[in-house]
Amino acid sequence: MLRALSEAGFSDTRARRAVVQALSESRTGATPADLLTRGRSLHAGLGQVTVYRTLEILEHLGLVRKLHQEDGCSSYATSSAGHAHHVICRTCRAAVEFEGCRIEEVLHEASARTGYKVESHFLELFGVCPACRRKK
Amino acid sequence: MLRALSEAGFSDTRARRAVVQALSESRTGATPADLLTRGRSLHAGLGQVTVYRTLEILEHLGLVRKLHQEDGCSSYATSSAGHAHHVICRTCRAAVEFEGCRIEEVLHEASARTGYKVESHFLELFGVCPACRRKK
DNA sequence: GTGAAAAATGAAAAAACTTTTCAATTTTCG
DNA sequence: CGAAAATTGAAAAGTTTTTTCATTTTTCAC
Ligand SMILES: [Mn+2]
Ligand SMILES: [Mn+2]
Ligand SMILES: [Zn+2]
Ligand SMILES: [Zn+2]
Repeated sequence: MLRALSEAGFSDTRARRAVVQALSESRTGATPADLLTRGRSLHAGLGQVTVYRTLEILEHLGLVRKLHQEDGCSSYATSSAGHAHHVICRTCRAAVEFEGCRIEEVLHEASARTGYKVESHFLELFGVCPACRRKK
Repeated sequence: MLRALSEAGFSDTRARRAVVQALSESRTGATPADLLTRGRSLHAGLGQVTVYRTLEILEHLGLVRKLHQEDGCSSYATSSAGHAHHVICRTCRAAVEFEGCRIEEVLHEASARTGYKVESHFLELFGVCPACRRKK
């Protein structure tokens, strides 16, 4: 993630490293407020604004994706792959990516039914992760 | 929508009728602020709080669904069907519902790849609506 | 390495959005 | 028609995000 940032021409700064690392360590996705807290343990002077700015950059680079959950749409999870989606555990919130989305038929059907030319989609799955299932 | 509201035991009030009608008239989904403006043309005294409260009720009843778009997650569109998703035009923002989502294979594959037990999903498609395509 | 230019930072203020409170009004129903 | 219950909306409070701008940090050419 740091590498991609500098390859995209952004400076390598302490603040950004803190945000990036805080993000990487989160299994569940993290809000800007979460990232400020976690990030400050790595760089005490970190400011909330920089968290927002770093997220914006990472999102544009496709390194991070916003999660849209029942209780809010302000958390972000890392996104290594190109086209992929997240599956989110309803119990522990663990968010993992999965690739290989074979959703073409659904898109075609939607297109046929509505007349829209479908160009992109947003898909998020919710369920229970393996660890949480074991605990039951 | 009004019928469903009263069947669910809610009073039939001028404020709610204004919000409901404003919502029904919106092709693109509407934010609470939009609904206040539009709603006030039907009931001048309408308050913003009532818009929020009405949306909350309608959402719980499944009559309205939140849209999650690039520029924000605060607009709502009516939702007649049970399980359905919206397709949103990137040009004019028209949001239409489509039913008949055959997405089971994708869910199974995601489940196999991640080990999650998938219980629900959120899907939104983006593209160009028929009217906008004609204009090109 | 040095130093100037460019980029980035963060505190504070402003803006935007949402929720809570509560007295007053409206609706329901016997 | 009342009385009780539900609803309303202004205002205040709370929350989140964006803007500003003086200062600091990073980069890069020498
Ligand atoms: Mn959202
Ligand atoms: Mn579906
Ligand atoms: Zn879990
Ligand atoms: Zn359109």
